[in-house]
Amino acid sequence: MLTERQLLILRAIIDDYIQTAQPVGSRTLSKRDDLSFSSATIRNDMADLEDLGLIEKPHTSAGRIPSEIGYRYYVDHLVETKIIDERETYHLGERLRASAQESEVLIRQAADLLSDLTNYTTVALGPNSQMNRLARIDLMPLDERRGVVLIVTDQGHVEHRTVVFESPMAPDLVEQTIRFLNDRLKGTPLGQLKFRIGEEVSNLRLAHQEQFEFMMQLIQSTVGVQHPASLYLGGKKNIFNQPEFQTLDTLRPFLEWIDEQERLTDWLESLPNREIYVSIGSENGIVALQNCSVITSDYTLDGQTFGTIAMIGPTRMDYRHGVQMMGQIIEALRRTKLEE
Amino acid sequence: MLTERQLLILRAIIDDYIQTAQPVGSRTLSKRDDLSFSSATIRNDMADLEDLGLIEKPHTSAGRIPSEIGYRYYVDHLVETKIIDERETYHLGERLRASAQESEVLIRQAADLLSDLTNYTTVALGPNSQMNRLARIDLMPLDERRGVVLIVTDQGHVEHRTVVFESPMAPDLVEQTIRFLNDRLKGTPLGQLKFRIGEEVSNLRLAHQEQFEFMMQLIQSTVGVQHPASLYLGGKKNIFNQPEFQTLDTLRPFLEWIDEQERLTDWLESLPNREIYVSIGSENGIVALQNCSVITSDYTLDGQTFGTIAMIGPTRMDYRHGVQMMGQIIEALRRTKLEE
DNA sequence: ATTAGCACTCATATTTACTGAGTGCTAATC
DNA sequence: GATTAGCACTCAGTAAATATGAGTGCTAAT
Repeated sequence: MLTERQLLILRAIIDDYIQTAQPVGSRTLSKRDDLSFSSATIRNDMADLEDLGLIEKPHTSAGRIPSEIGYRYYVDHLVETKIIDERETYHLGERLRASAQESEVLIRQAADLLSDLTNYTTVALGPNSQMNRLARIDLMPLDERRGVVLIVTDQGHVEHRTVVFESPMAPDLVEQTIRFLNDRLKGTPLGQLKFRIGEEVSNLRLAHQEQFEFMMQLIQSTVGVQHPASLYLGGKKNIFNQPEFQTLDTLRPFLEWIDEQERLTDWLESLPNREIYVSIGSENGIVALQNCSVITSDYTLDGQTFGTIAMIGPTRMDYRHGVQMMGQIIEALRRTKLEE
Repeated sequence: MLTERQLLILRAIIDDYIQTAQPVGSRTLSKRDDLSFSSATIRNDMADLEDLGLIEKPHTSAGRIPSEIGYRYYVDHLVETKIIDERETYHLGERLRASAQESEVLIRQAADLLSDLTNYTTVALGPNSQMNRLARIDLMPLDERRGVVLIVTDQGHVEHRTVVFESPMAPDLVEQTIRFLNDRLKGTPLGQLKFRIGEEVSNLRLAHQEQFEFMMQLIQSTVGVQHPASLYLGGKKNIFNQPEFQTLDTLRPFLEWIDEQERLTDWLESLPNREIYVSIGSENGIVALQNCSVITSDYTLDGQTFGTIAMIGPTRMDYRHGVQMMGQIIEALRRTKLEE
């Protein structure tokens, strides 16, 4: 169990290190106003903290830096979560609202905003359209053999794909098909669309059966394409200002990792479903993020569950401020109404 | 005027430097099979080439490196452009065709392919939709006050935007409006759409005039949004393997520049309209590309003018190979038919 | 015109010594 | 018993001192 003073010292070391990125020595600490002990006393406590694995030294004659365990302790015990500053939240809400009623634009803005506030990199995952329900499907002919399949969901999300038919489309057949699809499939979650179309088709015989089936098959293959959820990156540049990323060895893996959209999406989707979750250094299990910490949170927009937002900084990140800003942003998003 | 031998030496220096990224000395050159002169002779010629500004030395006791003027000379006189290897082009065409009939996917693939072939970074600008002509416009209601404006062009390109009305939409008014818009505007280039709608509206009075005008205004503001042409980046990672980008000072400006989508688009659009164009170092007038050269080309797809593709490498890039691959790719694209 | 020879230059690597911020331990002090 | 002063020790980082060697330009011989 930590004594009051040890706690004070641990906190001071981490706060100091977060600011300076330099190992913190006992003499530096003893000069602080809130630590009126001699450097020797502090050294003794530091030795204890090191025995507990909370801090460590890069080499014999250096000061101490927090270990991952130390950060963990700091985050769990010394950072107060979820203090919503009403005025601030309102202010952020205003900045978001100013932008758009289009949810995708809004998410992008939120990601940018969060990275501006913290100077870390942010990643936001938009809603997974697989959960959206079909509002309408349509096939717009471009010329006699090409057309665009349009799928609009209840959330205003649009997917489209160009299709090419073997032979010229018969206008009445197209109309018939589309009406049929709309009648039967309205309200179907996009994820089930492909399956449902197959189901419906087998239930039915029509006049131009052969052409009809071909068309259905085409549409079916089209809607089956898994469109990845939209992904937004904010403040990628910020990484360049972090002292721990001033060498290629550290910078390169990070940049390569963050540019890999697909992997990034998978990662965000695999995160535990919580309000605000902090994952420190090796905890997040990604080699490229060994020296990073991540603050993630699911967010809701206009009341509905929506997606995930993550903030990525060095392990030496300002957890207090980061957690607070993340809280404000998701609160601001929750309160944002999509319609004016 | 350069002597035969000087030409040989210049070529050798550049070829060598392109490979090794190290200054080339006279002794190294004299050991080459194609240069059977003593190092002293070569030194004399090198001095002449330096007087002409074609090569330079980083410092007194180093070998020579090509100057920008040297590269320019090399590109203009020593690189044979446009040698299409039929088999190779066919092969590339196959690799592209395998991917899709969707033009946007195809362009992305072409960018990736080109960067794979050369190990440089590529940027491809898709067609500017402003030139596309309206095939159909539609408004799909989501609920009584929200709807999605859909714009489909003759090229199968789709734009959409969610709009929110002040009051519930009257179905017949919507239908009337949309029919009106389609009748009058089919075939209008997207870029002129906003203006044309305003024009049409002022020509017309309708029953529910007030609501109608409001709706039109909304649609007008929607179609007026300048959607940037689609931009694809290939092989961004490749830069990490270039020896001249192993320090943050050189790497950072490049990465920051290449991540700025909007600026990148403007730049590509501003490039001179040619088949294959090489721009060396400071020639391209962009600070972040001081140490880079760019091979650009407009490309056509399925016969139609389409967009621009660019390949970015260090000034010390393999111009011969780069130009050749660029030629192959745009040729392969030209021959690609969009429909199966 | 070409080449051998040589003095000279200068980036780079290696060695060496020095500095100073930090530690751990011990003995004195509160 | 807890705190602190004192001191020997460690070690990264810097700076100066010293090779090393790849390259040059010039001159005189071929």
